[in-house]
Amino acid sequence: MLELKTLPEGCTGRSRTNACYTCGARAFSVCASLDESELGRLDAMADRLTLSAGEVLLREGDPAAHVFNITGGSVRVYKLLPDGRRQITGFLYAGDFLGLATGDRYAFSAEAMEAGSTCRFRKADYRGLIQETPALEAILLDRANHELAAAQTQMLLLGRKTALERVATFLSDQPSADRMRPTSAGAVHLPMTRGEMADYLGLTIETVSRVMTRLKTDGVIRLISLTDLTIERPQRLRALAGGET
Amino acid sequence: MLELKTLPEGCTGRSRTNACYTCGARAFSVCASLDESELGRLDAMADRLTLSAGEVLLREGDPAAHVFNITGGSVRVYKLLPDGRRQITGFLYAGDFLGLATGDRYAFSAEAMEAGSTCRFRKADYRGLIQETPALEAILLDRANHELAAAQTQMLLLGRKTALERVATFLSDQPSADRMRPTSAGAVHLPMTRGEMADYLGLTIETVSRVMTRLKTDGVIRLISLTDLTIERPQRLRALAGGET
DNA sequence: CAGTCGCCTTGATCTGCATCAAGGCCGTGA
DNA sequence: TCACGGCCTTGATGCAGATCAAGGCGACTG
Repeated sequence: MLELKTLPEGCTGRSRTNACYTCGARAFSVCASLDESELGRLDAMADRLTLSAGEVLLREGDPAAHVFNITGGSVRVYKLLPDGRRQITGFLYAGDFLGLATGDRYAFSAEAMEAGSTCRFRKADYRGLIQETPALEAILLDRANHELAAAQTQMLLLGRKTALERVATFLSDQPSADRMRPTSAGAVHLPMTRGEMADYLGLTIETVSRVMTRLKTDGVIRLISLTDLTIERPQRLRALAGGET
Repeated sequence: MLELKTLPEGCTGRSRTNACYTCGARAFSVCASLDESELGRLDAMADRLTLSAGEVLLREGDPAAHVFNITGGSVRVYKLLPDGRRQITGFLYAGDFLGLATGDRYAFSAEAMEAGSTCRFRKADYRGLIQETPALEAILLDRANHELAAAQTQMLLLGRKTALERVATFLSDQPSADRMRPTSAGAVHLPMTRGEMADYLGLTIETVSRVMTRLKTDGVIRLISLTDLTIERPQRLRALAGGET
């Protein structure tokens, strides 16, 4: 049954590669909760897109026709004011889900920050799958609730924290790259620019830069490059972040 | 079949009044999506609590044992920093649902702002009902997604709007009391104090007060009392709110 | 009905961060 | 290799909103 090589090539209709089965993001994504047949159905309705840096996935105000599963790279989600002020509401990575939190029209925009990939689904198709797949619905509810908790934490940051606390919180929250790598303890990668950090933290580029410099001067972090650093004093950083009660 | 008065009184076990059927909040709440038997089951597992002003429903960090349906009055939901800084993440009213957005422990606190009432459910019971009631799960997912969209809008406000824009946005977003009441056009009721407005908008009491005064001076609003006002120039207020793109 | 308390308003001053401005670093392409 | 452009850092200055301070206004209470 593994003689896939012998399957007829060039069949008519949409060519499908069962990409879900080899998808690197599957384990972290909502797809992990699907059984064989559900995954097959999902596979059949997915449009696999590659993303280049800066590419738009969806724009606030557009008809909400699709939902997305990020399978690679990173994505910024944001809202704009008419004069151009921008609030980034989140950064998404492989495994993250995007687009269901809306009515007829998207309530936010989303763009790739770097080269990556995504699975796109027609919203109607996806809704159909959800309705017939309680496991999927349950996991989406769970994710939505987690996102909600994260949003509340971010509101606390935006409404009540100082610039230093905001940046320290942000750095503390970054997933450290030191998974089973004692040699690179505290290593953190920042795929976003200072401007994106600023728009996520409700600050300006200059303030973010100044705070980073201060953290560096104080020996709390060490900058390897603009996008990579190590956290030298994690406990001090946590303290500066002004944890919650 | 309407001879309810003849049913035997004083039956043993937990006395149930089928309160769900007469619940004023039912139409606006998740309960509206339940059929007869599901509603009966919900009714059987509800603890009906009355709330006095300031009473605590749940506290951040406590084991997340219950979920709540607000059936009357109003509730503030907030997070605290160790030094007492407070960010109110939302105000809840009759029909609103509370408590599922958490893991083992509540990620926020909730207190009644005025006298009211709530239906409390053991979380385990509620999860059971959800699992067997796709319609309930669907509506909870829908609500979570709407809350998420609202949270993103609030992040934009907290991260990027000026004090004037914040207050104008807040006033514009209040449900006006003028439902089919041409005489009271633009009437708005604010059940919260200035301090609660401030903690919701990421400002201080003084700034909220000054902005309100300015809006009054400019003829945009008219203050009836501390808790009631009319919006004299709704369009101007919307403009000051700095709508989204 | 005087006293007190909680909440709100208003004024004066302060300050954290934004804004304005200048220059450095680095990758890209001619 | 040099010029350009994007991004970042650093310094000088300005200002929106916080903080500090002083009453005012109702709503309870004795």
